[in-house]
Amino acid sequence: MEVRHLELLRDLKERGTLGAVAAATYRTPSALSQQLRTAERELGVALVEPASRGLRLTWAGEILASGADDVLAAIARVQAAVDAGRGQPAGTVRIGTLPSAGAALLPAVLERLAGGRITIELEDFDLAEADYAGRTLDHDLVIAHSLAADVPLGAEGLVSRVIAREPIDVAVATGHPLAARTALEPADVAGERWIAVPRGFPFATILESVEAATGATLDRVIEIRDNRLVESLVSRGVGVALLPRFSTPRGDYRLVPLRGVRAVRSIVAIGRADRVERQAVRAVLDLLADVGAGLNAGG
Amino acid sequence: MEVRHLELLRDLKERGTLGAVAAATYRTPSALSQQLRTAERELGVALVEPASRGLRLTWAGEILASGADDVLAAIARVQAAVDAGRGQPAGTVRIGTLPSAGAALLPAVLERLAGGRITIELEDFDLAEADYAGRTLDHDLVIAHSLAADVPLGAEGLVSRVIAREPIDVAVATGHPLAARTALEPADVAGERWIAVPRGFPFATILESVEAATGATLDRVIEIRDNRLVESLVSRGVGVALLPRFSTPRGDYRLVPLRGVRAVRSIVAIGRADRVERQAVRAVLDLLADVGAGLNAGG
DNA sequence: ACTTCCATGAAGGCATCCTAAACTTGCACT
DNA sequence: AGTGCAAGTTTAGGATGCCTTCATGGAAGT
Repeated sequence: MEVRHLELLRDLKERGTLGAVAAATYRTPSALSQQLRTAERELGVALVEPASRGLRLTWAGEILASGADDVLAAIARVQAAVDAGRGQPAGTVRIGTLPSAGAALLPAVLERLAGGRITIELEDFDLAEADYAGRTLDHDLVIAHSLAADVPLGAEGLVSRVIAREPIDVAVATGHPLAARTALEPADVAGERWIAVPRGFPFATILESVEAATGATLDRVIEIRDNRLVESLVSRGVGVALLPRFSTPRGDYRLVPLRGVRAVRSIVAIGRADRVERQAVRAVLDLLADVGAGLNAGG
Repeated sequence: MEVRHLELLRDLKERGTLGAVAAATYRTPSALSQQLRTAERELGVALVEPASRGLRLTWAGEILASGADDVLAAIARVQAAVDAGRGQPAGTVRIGTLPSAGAALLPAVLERLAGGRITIELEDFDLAEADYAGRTLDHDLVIAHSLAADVPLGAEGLVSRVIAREPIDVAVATGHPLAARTALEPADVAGERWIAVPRGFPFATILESVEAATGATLDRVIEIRDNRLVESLVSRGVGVALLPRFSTPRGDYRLVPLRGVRAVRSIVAIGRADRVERQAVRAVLDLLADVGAGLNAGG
């Protein structure tokens, strides 16, 4: 029963194919195939079985895969204890983030990290809510968001921490009649022309709530994802749109709070238990939470 | 941070010297010395330091040593889950036991194990109470006893389970005036000639309790350890002695209960957490507890 | 039928873990 | 002080085992 094998099974379960695991761990599929054989020989049980083009875990494989988390977390705790005894946390923390939240949070984080021995490796990606969880395989921390709850879809088994709750406002061009309002109800905006996001993407559920609350079908003049593009279209008066309050820069538009429907997203940092045990990762997570609390308090 | 290194540090802490660990794991001290270096290089911390003739763990070494238990237990749980999924527990269970309790318990255990796929490897040793804990390094289960409590001295960090509580009776030769009594008080036996055990060995504390209760100093005509020898001396009328009720065979003497002082020992099975996770070990432990309960109930 | 994707198998390179033997250090005993 | 012993370390060399390369065989999709 070797940790290497537990890790392999876990990765295989998560990534699906030997090739994917091989790429992620900088080895060849052949190596992993041989490791699987070795593990099966040592345990005397089949761990995988062929399934269509790839592999499927057997019941024993599932047991190892799920047990791996406990074992790796225990090892990580020991490592963390050693790091703690040695003084300041150090090392590289790999962060993956959705762009808008990253823009709002990371400058302050990097600033406060300056001078320390922690370095940050950053990647950003714009995904559907449920896809952020998978990125924790490649990053120590992933800054995701959740529209309906405080844990993003698919992140149930992971460590998660709410960094901030960010209101989603209605962006209207400066000259627009609604721009002077201090708050809007669904009925106020049901007749507007909307710059929307595709179904399944962030904020789409809020638009659907507006439709549910008013009974109307919104006039979606265009569906795009990139917030920068949305901002410029709103500025030109093409329509109104939903934009997150903290991570939208000033421009020729105003952000007006939307009341009467749940119009808020949770910015959540998620990560694998074993990764989060690392002192450096934990320190960054604490910092994120602190900066996030500042957003909620200060605006 | 490799499990092999954690295990090495744990063993080193327990056994004290590299040589002892090497002997126990069928390797040479040289191999272990090299492993220690490798671990120190990988962690960037000193794990051991020379101390008089041997080694002492540094703070970092202590952290690894104590963290090892968690990690190994987590691994053992995974193994146990696989075993459980595979059906009947199997394998070899190594038991160490104090002779008297072994004689009382193990025949029934072996009988009920017959036909199964568990084999027992048995060793017996007669030790002071505090020395049994150390034997869990070499055996999966150790049957020890505790005179004052339900956990033997030194077994605090181990898994322990009380198998039986065995009264310690006064053995008197058949023709002796006290042989007809159904119970004895300290005052009844304070004036007898005693076949005693050396100080620090089993039952010595009971004799001291008798002295404390009566104020007398017992007449210790001889001090020996082996119960078989004690039995034969009692039979010849050399004196009276303390003997455990369940594990003393019939002979030319009677066992008379002693009242007024705590005259009972707990038969306790102890073992390391990671070892006890094994299905087969757990099965044997359950069996021991069951047989032990039968002793207490039936006599 | 062809291509693509995925897993597997054999052969060989290379790291690493271990043993053996000689050396060093510290303690105890005379 | 000298000897002996116990424990750890060092070096060299051998065996094991992990991984890569290259080649093979199925299973889907086009």
